[in-house]
Amino acid sequence: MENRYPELPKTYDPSSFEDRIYKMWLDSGYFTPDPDDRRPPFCVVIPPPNVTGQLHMGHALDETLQDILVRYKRMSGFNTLWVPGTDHAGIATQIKVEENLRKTEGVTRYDLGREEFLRRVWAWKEKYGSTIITQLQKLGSSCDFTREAFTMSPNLSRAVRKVFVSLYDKGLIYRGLRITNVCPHCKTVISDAEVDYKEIDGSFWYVRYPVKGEPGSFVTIATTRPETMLGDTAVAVAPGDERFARLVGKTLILPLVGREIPVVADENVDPAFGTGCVKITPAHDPNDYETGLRHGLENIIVIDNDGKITEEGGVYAGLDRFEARRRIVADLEAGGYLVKIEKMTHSVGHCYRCGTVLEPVASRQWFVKMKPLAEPAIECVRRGDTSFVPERFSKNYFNWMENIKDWCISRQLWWGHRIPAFYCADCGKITVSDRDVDVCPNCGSRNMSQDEDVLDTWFSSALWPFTVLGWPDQTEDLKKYYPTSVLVTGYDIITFWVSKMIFMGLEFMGEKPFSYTFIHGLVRDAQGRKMSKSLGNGIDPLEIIRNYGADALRFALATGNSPGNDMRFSDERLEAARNFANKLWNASRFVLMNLTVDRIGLPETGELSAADKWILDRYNELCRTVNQNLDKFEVGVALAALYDFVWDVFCDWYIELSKSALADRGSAENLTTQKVISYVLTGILRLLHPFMPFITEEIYQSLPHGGQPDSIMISDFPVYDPELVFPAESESITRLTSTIRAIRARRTEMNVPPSRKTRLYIETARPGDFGEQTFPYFMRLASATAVEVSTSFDGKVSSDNAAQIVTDSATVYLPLSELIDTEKEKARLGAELNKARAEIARLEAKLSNQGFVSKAPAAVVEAEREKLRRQKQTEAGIEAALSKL
RNA sequence: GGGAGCAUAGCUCAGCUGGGAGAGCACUUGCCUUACAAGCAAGGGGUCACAGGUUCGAGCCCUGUUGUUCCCACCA
Repeated sequence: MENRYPELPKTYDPSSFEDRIYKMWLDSGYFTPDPDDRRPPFCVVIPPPNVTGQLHMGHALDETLQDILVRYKRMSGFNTLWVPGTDHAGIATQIKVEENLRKTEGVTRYDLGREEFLRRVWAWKEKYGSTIITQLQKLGSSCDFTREAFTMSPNLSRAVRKVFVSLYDKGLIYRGLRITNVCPHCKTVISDAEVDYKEIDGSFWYVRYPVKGEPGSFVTIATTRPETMLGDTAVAVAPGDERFARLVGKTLILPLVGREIPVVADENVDPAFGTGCVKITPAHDPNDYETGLRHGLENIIVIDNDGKITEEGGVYAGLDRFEARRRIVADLEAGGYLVKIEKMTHSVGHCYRCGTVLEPVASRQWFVKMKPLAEPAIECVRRGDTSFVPERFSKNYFNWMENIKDWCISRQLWWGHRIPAFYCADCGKITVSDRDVDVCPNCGSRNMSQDEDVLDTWFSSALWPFTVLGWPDQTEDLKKYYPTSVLVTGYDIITFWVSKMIFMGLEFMGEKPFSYTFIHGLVRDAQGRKMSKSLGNGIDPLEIIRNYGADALRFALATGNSPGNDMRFSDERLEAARNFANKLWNASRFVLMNLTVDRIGLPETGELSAADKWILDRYNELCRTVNQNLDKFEVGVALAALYDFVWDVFCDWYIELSKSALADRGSAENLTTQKVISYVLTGILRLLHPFMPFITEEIYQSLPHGGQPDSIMISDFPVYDPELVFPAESESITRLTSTIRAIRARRTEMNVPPSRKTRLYIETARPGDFGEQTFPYFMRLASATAVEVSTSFDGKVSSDNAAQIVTDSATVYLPLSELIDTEKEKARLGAELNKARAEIARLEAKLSNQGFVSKAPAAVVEAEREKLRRQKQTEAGIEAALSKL
């Protein structure tokens, strides 16, 4: 019979089929589930990338892990939904558009005005918002794009307003005057979570403040930010500090400014730190703000949101804060106020987006009161209702949530959800409403204006798991898919996002947003550095896909990487991944070249050879391992098991063992082998499909799959089958392969080239393991011309012209008379004997240890006994071989 | 100051609930054995950071030490 299947192209070329396969999937509609489908739900919502962002390695890892889980569950019979979408990314997007406007039109957002500027941002979003989505598709992500969400879509905006109003009505959102961190570059306040503290070099300036009415008398303060002295309204000392007790209550003259400020005693001062005297700037330091409240001090704001000195700063008004610092230090020195300058390092808050040094400023902002929301969220994780994988990240979460401070949610931006608070210019009443308010409900005035600020981007993404499913409407999706199954994200985002989704989900859905949070690490460069734009060491996933294929990229990201740990990404990893894909490709080519059957299915058990049973047994074990590990989110372990099986078991052994039967066209063995090899290959493809979707689909399409789904992505994921357990044949083949290995090793040791073939004489107590059907294996894999098997070759094979190879199941004679050096042979066998005896001694010692025999599990003891039996057989074999020399 | 991770072959890292250490790359040697040289075969290379402890048995559990990375808090 002729082979009826077209050969695959000789070389694995992912670029030739990946786009075609992806289009086929999209057209099929298999990414889009039906909520009415009664099978159990499995739902994942994507951590939304920035709408105008570019796919980077972090995304690639995140999406790969999600897609592996999603494809696995889809094949395992779940009603599976993966919701994609994007985040409006307030600051990032606004800055990007502003920069573009400055470059192309030379205008600022203020020149355009709020309405026009927002029109431009929307236009920008329309233009670039789809690139990240197409990039996701290049990776093979099996998201349901018909459900694509956006944090500023009408529905999500409606949800945001509803949530804001609800929290406000419950007293969980309030407006208040607080010190918050302002980013002078982004020109907005940011939340404490967005402050990135970095150790930087700085100075301590020691400055004298003269005591009023006491010429020559002064206190010395130390400061790291001398420009803030413009806003000083007191100097504080520790309450019981005798050095300064007489000064408390006196008045100082603030240098350069001339303002009279009091000396106060405050418990917040550490008398041992600095000079023991602290300048108090309530408007620009959180501690000073508290001190100011205790002593009724005035807040004088001297630095604005641009980082410039305000009118309050007198002659310094309008200067940049750092320029003002230089001028003030110079003026202090000129005026004789500067005592000394000390170099030091201290940690300073930076903007996590742009890296600018932040400025603490007192201002009126909106906050979420966190304590009442955090408590149920902590409890939810504590009782295991939702859990982190790996578990240790819950400590991170608890640490954050238990010490949480109120969340500043207002931002001085235009791009985002505008705060639904309306101010009456006549009576001053604030009205918070999910609908626009034109008439003051308090006084009837029509003189209303909406708060200028927008909400923190994380406010809307905190609602993501239920809003993307349709909330506030009670949609079918929401009923079917909430709570979602697992959230996949990096550890760097637990505090920003995961914690917020948990308390918002509990508050508004009355239930956790997801059962598991699967945490992964960062993708670093080959030197272990973070990938960043400024370092220029970022690797572009799209370029990798072009050069190596999406499957190789996914493999490289998923393998050798354990949950929560960072990974280094390198070309070596990619090449290994690509080589594996190539191996799979060629193994599949081999199977196809030999295939005449028109459907995949196992033959009757009675027709199976020992090798068939062995591979099926091993394959069955593999199915168990892969399922178990995927269920534990051990993606890397599951993939490593697949790699080993495909390469070392299937390709290196089963394909080689099958060659003789496959060469014998028309025989019964041929047909059986075809069925088994194609069955196992198809199983491998399915098991691999979640990891490497493209290549597995492409090969699946070339294999016969009559009666099976037309796409591998909806075929059944293989599971452990209790019928496919063949321990006796497995052990038999293991003895066979180790004998073949021993023969090869011996030949290499004796420098016998593969072209030099010999007869083999196998002396064994287990002739069943070396039956006639195994002879072709030895001829093909151990350079044999012919094989004879006997329980004893006494007198027939002369030991001075044959090398003797002793294993625990056989002694093999290799007639190579001219290569035999009796002395060398004795030495080698002697060394092997010593090794065997040492092992026997070790095992006997262990087995005679009463503690071990009585306390270790029976199976472990029995395994050790079996090892001892095998070693003793080997010892006897070597002794017999030596006696013949 | 509080918390966490990591330390295993030359390099990068696996090692599941404790039962005599593995992979990829690199290295050595030999092979064009018609699926694959992006390959095949055979090898070399490790007091699993250090010191104690628990256990019949420790890379794995406990305590401490050293080095390293990160998170949080504070720093006038």
